[in-house]
Amino acid sequence: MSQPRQVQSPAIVPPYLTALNDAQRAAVEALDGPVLVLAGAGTGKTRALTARLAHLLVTGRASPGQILAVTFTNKAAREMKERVAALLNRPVEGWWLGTFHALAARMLRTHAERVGLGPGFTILDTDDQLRLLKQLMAAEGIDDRKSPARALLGVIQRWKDRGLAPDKVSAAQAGDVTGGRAVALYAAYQDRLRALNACDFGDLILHTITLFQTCPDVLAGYHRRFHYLLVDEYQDINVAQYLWLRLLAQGHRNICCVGDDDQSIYGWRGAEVGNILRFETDFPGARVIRLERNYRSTGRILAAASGLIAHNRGRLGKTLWTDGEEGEKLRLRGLWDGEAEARFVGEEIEALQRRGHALSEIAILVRTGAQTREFEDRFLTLGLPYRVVGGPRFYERLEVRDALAYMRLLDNPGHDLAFERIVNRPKRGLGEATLRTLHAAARAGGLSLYEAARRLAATDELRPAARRALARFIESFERWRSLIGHVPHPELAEIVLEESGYTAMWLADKAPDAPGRLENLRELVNAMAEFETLAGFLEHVALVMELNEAEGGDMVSLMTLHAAKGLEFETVFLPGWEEGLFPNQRALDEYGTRALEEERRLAYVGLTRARRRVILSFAANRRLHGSWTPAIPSRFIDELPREHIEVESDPGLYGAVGLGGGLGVGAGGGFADGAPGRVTPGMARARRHADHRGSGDLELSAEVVTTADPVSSSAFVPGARIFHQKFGYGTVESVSGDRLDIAFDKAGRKKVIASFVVPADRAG
DNA sequence: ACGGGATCCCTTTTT
DNA sequence: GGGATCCCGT
Repeated sequence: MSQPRQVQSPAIVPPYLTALNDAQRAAVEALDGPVLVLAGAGTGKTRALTARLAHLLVTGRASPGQILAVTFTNKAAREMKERVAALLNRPVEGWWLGTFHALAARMLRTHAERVGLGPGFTILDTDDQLRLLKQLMAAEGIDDRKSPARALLGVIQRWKDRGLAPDKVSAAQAGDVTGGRAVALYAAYQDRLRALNACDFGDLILHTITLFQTCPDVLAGYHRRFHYLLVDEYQDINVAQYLWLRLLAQGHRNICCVGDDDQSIYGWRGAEVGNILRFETDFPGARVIRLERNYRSTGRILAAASGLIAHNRGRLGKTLWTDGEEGEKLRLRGLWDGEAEARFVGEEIEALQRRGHALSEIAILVRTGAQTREFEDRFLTLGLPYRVVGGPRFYERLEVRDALAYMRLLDNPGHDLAFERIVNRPKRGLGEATLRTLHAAARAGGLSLYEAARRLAATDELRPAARRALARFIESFERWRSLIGHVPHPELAEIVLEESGYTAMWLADKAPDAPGRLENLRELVNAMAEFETLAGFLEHVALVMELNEAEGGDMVSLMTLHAAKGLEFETVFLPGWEEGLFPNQRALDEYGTRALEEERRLAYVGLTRARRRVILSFAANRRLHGSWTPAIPSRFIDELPREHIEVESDPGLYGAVGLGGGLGVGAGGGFADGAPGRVTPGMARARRHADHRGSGDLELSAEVVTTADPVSSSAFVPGARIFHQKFGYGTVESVSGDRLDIAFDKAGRKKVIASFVVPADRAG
């Protein structure tokens, strides 16, 4: 290092550097110019990142106020804050550390009027956005069934992710959402947002970009301010965020981005892996540092994960290694259906528990949120403590949103969306008809709904009953508003919930979840106490959609693969490795090969969460949307290097599942359509593997191998009558490898693996 | 205005 | 299987 301002004498290595390996240390000390740190899973990324921040401060290279550090989640921001404070033995004040959205909102609040917003603009949540879009669509006479507002919101968000204003989008890009009217609706939506002095999350970034582009003085101010930029999870950045960053980085060009292209799993919500792949082109002279030494997992787990991810193209490439132990083989288990799978996982966990393993070191990672249910059912009957991570968040609960709407309307009478939400909740006899009148009056007079209501309550335009109810409603709000500043806002919230009848509504509700909802309302009021003002609390809620939930006890964790990123566990269960479910068919339909690679990265993320133990499983039958579907083992199973996998068959009737459906003759091996680049272990190897198994399994396995061979699959020919455990009798329509297309007498037409059916005359 | 039965559609999710 | 929404009868 050649910096004259360096404080440390070269002989004394500061403590935060001593625990680092060479690559980590390089990532910490490469302070100038653009730096890309490619940090593989479990390579000590956060450690390097926090040390880098500490280094900037300790060496005096930057004061806290000159550092801008961006994360994706509030949790990551919080952790970074805490860990740097721990390294320095003191909290750091005055730096800009937060999520993209929080930082952008902060900038936008100070310069709102420069982009045509009022300073007190509101930030809409998803509910508000949907309600707004539904209104706009209804005005256009669009049937919500055929084109749901959700779909339109998705399309609009993707446009915003790419930094596209309505005038930059062509109608063709919308596909057939809302029958080609998506662009017009996008424009109308933006107009409405402006009229409401509101922003959605995408706007926070977009408006800030506009601010930078149209007000060079503002941008120059930030350039002067920020000497060092740091970005975490760079692989998850979308185009808008990239533009935002690049504008800010133009100042000092000291930008350090940390990420892992192999863990990019948010393409479906606009993240562009391309950003990380292009880094060296975008920032000429960039230094690339690879963190490849893994401190987390056993050799076998790493080898399995590396073997799998090697099937992806378009990677920057890293070779993870460890000098830790090789560890146990990963286990693979095939089961009859989802229920059996849940039972299996439950038993395995109980066995681990008996051997003294902590439940908090065990996780079950699933592809879709709905999959957690089967495990929850099982764990409830077993009395096994579990927690679902990332379920419905606190601020997304119905009763919390209602209560927040009361607070928002109190804080801001112009918040029409909040008004609509609660005007008739609890029921006040103010239904659709009244609301229509209010809307008409508001539009005619250029008023907010609240103001229109206030005036209408004083006229004879409404039915007496509605008029009286409305007058009471307004009167209450006026009274509550007069209390602002005189009564502490948590207390005010209690008064509002009480006097509005909202609490009484849930008290009277006999539904089993009503007490829990009341509990949530109390929690909400408690949370308010931590903020100085009502407005401050509401801003926090808009940007930080979470409430620190109590950690609580020794429990198994249940979550989606997405939610698991960044976490690690001693033991990881990966159930549901079936074609259609994982890789997810809808993802493949929508995004093709790109999605397949992303699904594979998701599998990679799952595997690399484990320190010592991975147990994969798949079911032959899966209940999807209420009806049974036969399933074929995931192609990802075939892509795992078999020398690290222990294939277990399920004892009993379905013994062949693990072998026949798994390695060797799964989605890849058994089919004639082997995709290029895919590893398809040959039949001979599958048979050799089968020979190691018990005699009962051997017989079944041999039969599977036979049926999987297209040449000798004569056991089932079109027209043959067969029997299937789940679907009953049927007739074979066509045969393709070990996959049969069968018309079942009762269950309809389905594709089934040959090993799951027997000739009808052998049934029973 | 409101509640109950029928019908439709289902990823992943942070901010 | 389940939630959200719609339609219709009261």
